[in-house]
Amino acid sequence: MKIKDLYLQNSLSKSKEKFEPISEGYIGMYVCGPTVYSDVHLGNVRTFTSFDVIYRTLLFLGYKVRYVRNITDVGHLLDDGEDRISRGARLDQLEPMEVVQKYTNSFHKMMDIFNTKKPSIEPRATQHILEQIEMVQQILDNGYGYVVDGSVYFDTLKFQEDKKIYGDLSGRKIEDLFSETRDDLKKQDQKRHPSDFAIWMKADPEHLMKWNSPWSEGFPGWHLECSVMSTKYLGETFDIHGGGNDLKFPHHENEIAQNVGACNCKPCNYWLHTNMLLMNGKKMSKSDGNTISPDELFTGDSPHVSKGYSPMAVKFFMLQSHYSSTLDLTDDALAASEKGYKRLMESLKTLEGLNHKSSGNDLDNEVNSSLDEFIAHMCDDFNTPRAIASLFEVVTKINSFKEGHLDLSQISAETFNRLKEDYPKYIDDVLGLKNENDGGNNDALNGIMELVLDLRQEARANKDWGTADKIRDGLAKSKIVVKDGKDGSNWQFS
RNA sequence: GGUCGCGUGGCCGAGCGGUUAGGCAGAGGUCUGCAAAACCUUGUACACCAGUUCGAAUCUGGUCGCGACCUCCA
Repeated sequence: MKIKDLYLQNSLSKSKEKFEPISEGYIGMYVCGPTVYSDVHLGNVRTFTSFDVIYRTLLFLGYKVRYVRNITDVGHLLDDGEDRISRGARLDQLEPMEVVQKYTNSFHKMMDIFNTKKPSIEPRATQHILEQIEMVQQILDNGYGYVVDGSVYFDTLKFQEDKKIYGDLSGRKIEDLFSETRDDLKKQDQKRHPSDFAIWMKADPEHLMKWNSPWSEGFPGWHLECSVMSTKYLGETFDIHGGGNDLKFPHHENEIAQNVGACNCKPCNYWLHTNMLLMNGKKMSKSDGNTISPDELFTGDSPHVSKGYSPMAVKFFMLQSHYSSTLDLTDDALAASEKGYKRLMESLKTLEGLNHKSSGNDLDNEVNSSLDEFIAHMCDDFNTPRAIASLFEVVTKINSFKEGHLDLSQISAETFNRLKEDYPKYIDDVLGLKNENDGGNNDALNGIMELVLDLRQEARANKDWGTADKIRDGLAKSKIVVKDGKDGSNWQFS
């Protein structure tokens, strides 16, 4: 299809801009992935789900997209200076790489559960140590780094003096960045300025993960991997860089400094930041315990929810807010979204059963404009809540056709075919929502249900209400809801 | 403390200068053996106070409240 105009809210310029790819028809997108030292939590899921919908939208629009999302498996330090992965390894008595593998696997599994597409490339920091060493050298060669006792620091003052861009993304002024914390374990005292940051760190003897470098046996700074891997796989300047907005500072700010410091060019044209998932009005965060794991949410095994919510219901809940807004997770909101999600999915099944009759076109405009608006809203900075609102206009139409409140002869064959073809695509391909309440893939169950509903229909025809209700109530106990319509009955899981 | 953002009807959540967001819940109705589902109708909403404007939830200033970042976090 023809690529439509796309507008993005660029965090760097803080304004909505028309998207212009570097190469016509192609997009390079880099998203900061997880640090795999424990199970993913819902906040991660929201971010990666948001970027999944962005990725899907770009693909739908016809772009060839190279989507790179890294796995951070080294260099991400805790307050006390211990590497997150090493800490995980020590606690679980595993090799660091076992920790990495274990949580990478569970991360992938969760991403599958949320029906997200896999990135084109998923590079790991430890697989790019050589490239990181090279970039440290480039930064040194360009005069933006200095070595202290085997560690290499980025010289933010010098960088700012030359380039005058440090702080542009995060809105920070370098002179305000005086860190009052002691932080001696992070070797603050070696820095010339508090805003300087390590790009290579000399490892303590007991450190588990370390590599040889021209400066010391050590490991790369956390921010470096993204600069290096985005450059390697997408080029020195690519189209879109994304991540959670808690990464804006210092991570993304430093990434920009490193890229510019190394190659004198900006890493990307558009920065996209997703907002935080809240619970009880506070940021959901692993480190302060205000959190619910995806599994707890699915099973309902948490004081924060009254019952379990399915992955797709949770995903739908997330998509009902804009990626750049905070989203407050509450039991009531989840319950409301769950119903809306089911109604949307049911419309898909209903549409399948619809057959076009003779042609009129009274309703063509309404149907087509709802479908058009879906895409228009997605192209307006991926406005999923508005796009979904357009979808619900279509839901009402579909249900009305089925119930006979509207007549299918009021739309042309052309519009009807578009509806049949595009509407499911918008839900499946673009939003990545799948129907998990559908017994449709289970032939045996479908056969049984057909028989059961048939028997009930006979009972009803004989006005044998006792039998009819017995069947209905019995099925209800198995979480199957029977719905009587004009043209017979159908069913769905409750 | 510094920087940024937010405050929308019962709940969630879009919109951001004039026109119905949407979902859920509630009320009334249609349909139905009953129920459910579905459809139709239905909501004094935009923290507060000033100001700009023919017109403000939407712009400006102030007040109050909340949150995020500044330190590991998507």
